[in-house]
Amino acid sequence: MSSEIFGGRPVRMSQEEKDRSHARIIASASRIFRERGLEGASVADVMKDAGMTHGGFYKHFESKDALVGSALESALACFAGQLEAGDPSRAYSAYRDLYLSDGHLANPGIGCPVPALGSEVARQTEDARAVFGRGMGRIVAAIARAMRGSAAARRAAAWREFSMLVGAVVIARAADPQIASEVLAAARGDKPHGH
Amino acid sequence: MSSEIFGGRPVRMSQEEKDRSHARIIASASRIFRERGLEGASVADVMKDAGMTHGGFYKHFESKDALVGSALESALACFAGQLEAGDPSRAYSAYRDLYLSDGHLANPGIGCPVPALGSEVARQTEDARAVFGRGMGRIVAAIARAMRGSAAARRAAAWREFSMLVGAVVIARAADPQIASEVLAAARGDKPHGH
DNA sequence: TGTACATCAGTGAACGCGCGTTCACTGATGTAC
DNA sequence: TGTACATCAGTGAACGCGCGTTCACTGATGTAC
Repeated sequence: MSSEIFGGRPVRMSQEEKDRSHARIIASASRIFRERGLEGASVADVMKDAGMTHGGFYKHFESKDALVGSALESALACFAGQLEAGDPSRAYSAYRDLYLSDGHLANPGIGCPVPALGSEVARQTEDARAVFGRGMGRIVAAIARAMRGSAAARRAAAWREFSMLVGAVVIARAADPQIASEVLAAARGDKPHGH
Repeated sequence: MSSEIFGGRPVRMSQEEKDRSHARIIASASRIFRERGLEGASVADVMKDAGMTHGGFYKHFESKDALVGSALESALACFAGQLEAGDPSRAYSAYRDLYLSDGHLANPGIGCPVPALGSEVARQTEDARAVFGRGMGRIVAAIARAMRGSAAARRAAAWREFSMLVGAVVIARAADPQIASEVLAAARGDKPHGH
């Protein structure tokens, strides 16, 4: 990376470059945590993916826990953003199709962090759960715009929809391929034995 | 434990006692894995909980992975068993009420292994996922008995129901208490602002 | 604009720690006669 | 039924390894004058 310009020697980077490094660390963490789990991905793994060595990590974050918080926030914000743009009904329909697709199943690193990390976040600090809760709240608020009825009824329906999406992907990923395709088809509402 | 009878010295146990030890190890693992996660609970933690030291573990299991498989199978079988007994409709109704209760939320160690460990099982071996898939298949078959329509429609409806239950608990546990109670109430179908 | 110097982003070696796993050992169990 | 002995369940110390974190160091950046 940039240090190679100086022959691999340690060198002070500009503030602008530090900001880019910071963003790269979060982007790498966000993906790698979703792929390998919060405990399955080490600080060194993340830093290597971001093109650096692990030693510099603590110039950017106080601890691994702090990185987890930032990575969760970033991943959830990205997912909520997709839903908030454009026509509510269309946005939710597209979101749902993508959510229940084979592609989402096979690529947790760029998928929704809730099925990928939910079980582990339950055991994280209160701070991490608050961040996760806020992110899920944004997603549900966006889904609610596509539901019908009173504000409260729309929100409740959105929680039920989102719960089903999350559960279906958790189940599909934790099972063999046959069950995976069965639960996704059921969640999609495909006609049984479609022919 | 039993070794204290002999002053804490290592001693050969009878076959019957070994079988009891084996069952105790699985029972401890089944609970502790659900509480702390598959990576968050060590072999030593499990053996200590079962009243032994970690060294004897490999007389019972080939590896930690093998223990994970047995513990997942045991926990799922216990949950499926509850659903298979008695009147299908009544059994599912009771299961659902318990599943979406505050008690289930607060006690993952004796709760359903799918929300507790689903995200992590997705990253386990194919064998572990096959075991998990079979267990979930049993649960869904039992739920399907309480649904209406053709066999295929009942099974699809059961997958959707189970997905919503799993997702609601994953979301509730990974968030702050306020969102937790909101998603559980929505999944239960409580009337909004009930008064 | 030019100079002198404090700052600090990133490197790479090192730290203590807990992990999964192995092993020599103990002595009651279970078996062969 | 009694005796001699191989088996093996469980102990506790030890193994190599990867983890999160710390630290001395480097030299361009950014600032004070």
